[in-house]
Amino acid sequence: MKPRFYLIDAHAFLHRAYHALPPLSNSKGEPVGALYGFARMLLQILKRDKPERVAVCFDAPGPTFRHKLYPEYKATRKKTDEDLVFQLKKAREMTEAMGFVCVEIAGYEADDLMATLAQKGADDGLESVVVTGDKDALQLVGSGIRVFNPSRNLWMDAGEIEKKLGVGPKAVVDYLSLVGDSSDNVPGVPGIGPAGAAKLLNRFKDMDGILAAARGGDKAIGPKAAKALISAGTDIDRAHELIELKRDAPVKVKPEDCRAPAPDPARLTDVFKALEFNSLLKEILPAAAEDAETKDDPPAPVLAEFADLERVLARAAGIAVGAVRPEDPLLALGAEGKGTCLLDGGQARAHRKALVDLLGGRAVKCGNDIKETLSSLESLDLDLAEPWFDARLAAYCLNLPREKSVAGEDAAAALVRKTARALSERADLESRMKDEGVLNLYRDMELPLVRVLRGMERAGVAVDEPYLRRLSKEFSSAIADLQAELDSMAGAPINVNSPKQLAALLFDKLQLPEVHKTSKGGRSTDEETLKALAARHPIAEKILDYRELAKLQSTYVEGLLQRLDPKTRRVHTTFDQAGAETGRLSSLNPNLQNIPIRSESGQKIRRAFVAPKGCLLVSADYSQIDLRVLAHVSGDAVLKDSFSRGEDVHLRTACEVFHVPPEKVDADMRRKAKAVNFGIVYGQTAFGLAGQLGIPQAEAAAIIKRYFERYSGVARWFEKNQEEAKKAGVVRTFLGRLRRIPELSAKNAAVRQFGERAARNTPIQGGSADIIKLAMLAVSQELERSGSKARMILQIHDELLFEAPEAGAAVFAGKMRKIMEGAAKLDVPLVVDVKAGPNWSEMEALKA
DNA sequence: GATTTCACG
DNA sequence: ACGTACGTGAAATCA
Repeated sequence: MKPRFYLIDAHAFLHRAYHALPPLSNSKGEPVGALYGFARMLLQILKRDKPERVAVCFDAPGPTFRHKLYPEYKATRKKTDEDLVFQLKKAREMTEAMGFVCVEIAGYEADDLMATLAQKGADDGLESVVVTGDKDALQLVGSGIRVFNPSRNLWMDAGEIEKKLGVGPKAVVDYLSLVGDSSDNVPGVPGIGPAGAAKLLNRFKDMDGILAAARGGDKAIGPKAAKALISAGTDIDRAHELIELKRDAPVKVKPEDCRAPAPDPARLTDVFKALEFNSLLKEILPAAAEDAETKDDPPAPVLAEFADLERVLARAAGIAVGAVRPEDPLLALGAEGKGTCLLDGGQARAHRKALVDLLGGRAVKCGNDIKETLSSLESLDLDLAEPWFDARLAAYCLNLPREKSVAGEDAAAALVRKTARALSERADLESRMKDEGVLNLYRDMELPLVRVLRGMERAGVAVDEPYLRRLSKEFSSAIADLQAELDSMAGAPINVNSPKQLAALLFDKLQLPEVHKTSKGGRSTDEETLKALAARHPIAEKILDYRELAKLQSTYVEGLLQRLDPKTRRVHTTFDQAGAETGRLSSLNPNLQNIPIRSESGQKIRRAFVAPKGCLLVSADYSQIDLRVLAHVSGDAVLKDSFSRGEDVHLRTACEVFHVPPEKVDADMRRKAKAVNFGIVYGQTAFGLAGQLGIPQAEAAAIIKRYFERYSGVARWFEKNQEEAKKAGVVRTFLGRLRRIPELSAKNAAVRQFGERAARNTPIQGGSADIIKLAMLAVSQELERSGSKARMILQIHDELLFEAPEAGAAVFAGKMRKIMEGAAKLDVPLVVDVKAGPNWSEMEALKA
């Protein structure tokens, strides 16, 4: 194997890190997030790929030969943020301190330096690897030079380039010259896009061939394109020169000098300590970081004996408390500066009296996941009295990324570390919440909800076990029958659960057409594909039948039986209150927020969720909550009018977009209008709506256009929201919940557009999540106040499920409806529908 | 551990 | 020209 020579574009990655990460700063207030991300990326490449040689290339400040050639070069770039400029200036010093060979030459861009070194490396018999996400670099791919795109984890070989651009590496410069590069402000030939450029290059090989053909009036080039090509003349030459990377920059460094980095310990320590990258320093130089201390990186927790800590804890205003593993509990207790002690179940029982006092006392109990702590303490028959501070929940309200668990760390060590940290982080997190305006959200909504959610988890849901076991047999035998039919249709045993085997069967053996690719480029066999193939081969339908039952059987029937609590004979989910980006809850182990409902077999699963003897299940769900939130935040007159009149919103939308009176709206029009109403909330495009409805894109575009004409308040809100979101990098719900969307300033258009859709959707989805959380708090208070025997047992985003004594169920449902409808004051009414029944499938509506 | 598929709002 | 509807969690397969 040839030694590998990695070439890294420093500024490109600093830019990427800057936009991808939240704006981290150290205790001096200096922005350091991009430097941190870049340093991490360098270390990751070293660790994962272990290249034999590495050079890091920098853009020199000031104009390059490209600016001389074309004064408009990169003229459309926005001015770089001050915070990033600060970090770009420090990057070289940091990179050198890490021991990397750095290259920078006035008048040249890093791209040219990489091209030059890559060529030299290849000439010297090395395998050059250009690490970049830039399209320009693809021109370098050839013998001895490869391009690796780390953000997509993709090796850009000739095949990948062909797939992406439609031409091979040799034609990349010509291709880009034709298409242009809007980010560098290099114009292409007007009227020629990616597809056109690829077609021309494949037909005529290179630019000379294309131009000759254009001048010669070749029939393969349309008259318009020919004219554009001829009149572009010198512009094409200039674009070519701008795009072609120099392989002869005056680089003095030789590839053989670029040994893999060897940091100078003293220098690295100085630089990293100044930046306050203590955890990184520790990774590179474990010895050097010994005495380093920062707020983000506290020293390893000190373990103490409970007996030695007891008196300190009893007097402290704030103590650290954490507990995990309810089935075999571990408890951590700590005080600021005095260390943390760890007790197992036996020790906790031995100190029970002291613990009851401590945990029931007035000190602020600081932890990292109070709900989990409550759950584990319950198994010791202990409670944790308010007031609390929950660092995980605080970070969630601030929408800060939290570190993932440390690999290889055991449960006790993790518990001690996280619990101790929660206490030390409290002041900082509280002051940040105040600064960011989310303290009320945290204190008045999320924190009180912790106990409510824990109550629901503990209550669980009753499941009809004998029924589920019968269902399991029924599904098993149906699946076996389907498997036999599939084997015979396929002519050989086939594992339908294997997408690989299935693709081989459908597309190779049966020669059916591929419908679309999977996200990673494979041949998809998903439901959409199979539905499309159903017209051509009967096996597609059978596979769909098999898939439906197999999914229900493995995920639900078997999944639920497996998680039935042997003591309570109920299933107890765990709600994740600090996971979903929009402010929703999620449900896990098992997930009870995705129990089937849509298909007939799905209803059979739902039927297994039952009310215990003497009770009924009561379900209360918000009607059209997302669209009501949209009406509220946008202030759109038509949408508000529609809800105020209590209309059928999909029908109203059909009237508006198809411009007909209600009596003329047929089922198909309403179906389309309904899809539009859903799509609007998600930022759907004409392409997406067309795909959803199976109509031409032009028709979808016309419908969307009409929608925004009729609901002009919605259109205006989308625009205003988007503009403000871009400026701030953040969106909020009307109750102040915050989501950072760094993608909004991404350079990559696809990433940026994803950010734009998230920015549109989050205030709506998150606003609905806020409303139902308020409702849950109000409901819980009312249940306590009235001493009701009913219990709230599940939340499914817009629905609350209760278990209520059969006798008063209808009255109870009416009360819940009222509380939920009054949970928030919107500019439109909130409407709640209630139902009741013996199980979650057979529910009957209760009238108001 | 990543990928694919599919259940829900 | 980008790529093309938001937000979740779980199971099976395969590397």
